[in-house]
Amino acid sequence: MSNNFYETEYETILTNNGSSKHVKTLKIIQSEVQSINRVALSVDCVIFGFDENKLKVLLIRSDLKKYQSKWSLLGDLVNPEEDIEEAAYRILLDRTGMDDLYLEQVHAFGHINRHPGGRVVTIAYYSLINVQHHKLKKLDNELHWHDVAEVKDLAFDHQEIFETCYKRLQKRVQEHPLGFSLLPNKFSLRELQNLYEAILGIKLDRRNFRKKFFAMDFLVDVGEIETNVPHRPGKLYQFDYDKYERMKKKWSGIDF
Amino acid sequence: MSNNFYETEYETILTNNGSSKHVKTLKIIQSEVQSINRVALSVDCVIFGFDENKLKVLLIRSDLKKYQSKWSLLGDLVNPEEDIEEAAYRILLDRTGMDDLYLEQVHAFGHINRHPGGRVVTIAYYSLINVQHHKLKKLDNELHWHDVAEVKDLAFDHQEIFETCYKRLQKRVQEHPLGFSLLPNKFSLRELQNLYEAILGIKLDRRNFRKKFFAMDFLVDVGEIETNVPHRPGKLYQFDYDKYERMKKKWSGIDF
DNA sequence: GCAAAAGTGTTGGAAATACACCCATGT
DNA sequence: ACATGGGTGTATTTCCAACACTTTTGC
Repeated sequence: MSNNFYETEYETILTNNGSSKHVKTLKIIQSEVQSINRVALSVDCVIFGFDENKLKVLLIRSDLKKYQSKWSLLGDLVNPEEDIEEAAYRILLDRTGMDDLYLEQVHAFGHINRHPGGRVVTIAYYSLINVQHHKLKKLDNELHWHDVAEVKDLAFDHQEIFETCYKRLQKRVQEHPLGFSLLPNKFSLRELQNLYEAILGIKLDRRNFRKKFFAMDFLVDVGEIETNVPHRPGKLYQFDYDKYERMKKKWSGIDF
Repeated sequence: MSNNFYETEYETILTNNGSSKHVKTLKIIQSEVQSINRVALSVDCVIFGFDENKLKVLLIRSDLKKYQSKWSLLGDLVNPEEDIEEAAYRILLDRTGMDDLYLEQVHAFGHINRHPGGRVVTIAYYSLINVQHHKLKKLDNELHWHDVAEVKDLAFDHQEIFETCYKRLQKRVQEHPLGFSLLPNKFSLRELQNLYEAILGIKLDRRNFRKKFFAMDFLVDVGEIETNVPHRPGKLYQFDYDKYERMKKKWSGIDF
C-alpha cells in the first residue's frame, strides 16, 4: 500500500552523458488517478421552504424511466472542472433561480448500486429558501413543494438522503438562527414559533418561546404590525444578523 | 438540464413486425455516467489518539516527491467496487491493524487542484484509537503520533481536512461519549478529565467534572486502583456502554 | 359581544458554578 | 515529613418549565 496514490516505482533512465539514474515522477500518480479508479460524482440538493405553517421540500420528477412514478431530489453531475460547492450552487440556481442562500454540505452517499447507470457517488447539500421571495417560475419536471411529513418512497436512495438532511436541519436550527432565512424579512413571533414547531415537530410554550428570543436580543421591532389577520395583529420583527455575528456564543459543555 | 443524468432523447427503432417505435433506455445514462464526468475518489482518515495527556493524531509521509518534506493524512483511492465507508475501514485496518472503531464521515473536499495528480475528490473520516491497545507495528512511511497542537503545514489540503475533523471531534465529544474509546478499558477520573481538557483545550473544575460524570451514572467502579503513581492512587472505572445506549437523551432546545 | 390570537410575570425545581479542606500514597 | 494528586459538600446563581389572565383587533 502506498500513500496518496503514488506507486513506489523507479524507472532507470539513461542521461545524456551516458550514466543512468533512478527517477520517480508524477506521471505515475497521474495515470493512477486518471485511469481505473474513477467514479461519477453528483450533487443532490434538499431544498427546504416554509409556507402555510408547514415545512416543505422541493422535489422533481426524475427523467429516468425506472423512477418516473417517483419523486427525486434536485441533482446533477459535477463537472470535472468544477468545485463541488460550485456545482451545488449551480444546481440551486438552475432549479430555483436563487443564488444568495445558505448551503451546507451534509454527507456523501456512495453505495455501489445506488444509481442504475453505474457507480455514482453523490454529495448531499441542504438549503433553505424563502417561499415568499421565490414563487417558482421554472416548473420543469413538475418541480414543486411537498410537505416534509408526506415525503416518502423517493427515487434512488433519495429517501435516505432526504432524511439525513432533515435531521441535520433539525439539529442546526437549534444551534444557529437558520430559520430566519425561511421567513419573510419582517415576521411576527407567531410565524417564528410556527416555523420552529414545524421544523422540530414539537409544540412549544408560547411565553417561554418569546422570553427566549427576546432574551437573545437579536430581534428588532420594526414598528409595524400584521395586517389582514382576523384577530389582534402581532408586531413585526427583523433579525439582526450583524448583532448575532458579534454576540454568538461558543458552544461548550459536556452533555451526552 | 435534465434530472438524474438522463438525456431526454428518443431512438426510433424498427420492430420485428415492421412498425417503428420510440424507445428511451438506460444506455443513455450509462454512457453519460461512464464517460466524461468522472473523477478519482479517495478517503482520508484523521486518526486521533491520546497519550501522555496529549491529544495525538497519526500522520504519515506522502510517497509523493512534491510533498516528501511534509506530513499527510492516511488516505487511499476508493475502488470502483467498494463502498466509501468500506474503503475508510480498509484504510484504517491497513494502517493501524484495528477494525472495531468508531468511524465518522466528516466532509467531502473537492477543490479542483487539491491533488497534483489530477482531479481527486476526497471524503474525510475521523476515528479514535486507543494508543494503549495499539502499539503501532507498521511504521511504513514514518507513521507515528503527532501532538495535535503541533500539526501544521500538511501536504495537499490536509491541513484544512485535519482542522475540520478536529473541530468535529471537539463538538461530538461534548454530545456523545466518544472519549472513552481513546482511553484504556479501565481508567481513572483524572485520565478522563485530562482527555476532555486536551480535546477541548480548556481547563475544567475537578469537583464539578466528577459530579457531572457520576451524575450521568455511566461509570462503573471496577474495585481497582491505579498503581505506580507517586501519590494517592485513584479508583479505576469502566464505561457502561449498554446503560448509555438505554439512557441517552434526545438533544433538544434552541440555543444559538 | 364574541372569537382568536397577542401580550405579559411569577414561581419552583434543576443544573451549573465557585470554592476549601482532609486523605492516601510514594519518596 | 512532605509532596502530589484523590476524594468530598455546600451555598449561590442561573436557567428552564409550568402555568392564567388581560388586551386588541376583525367580524
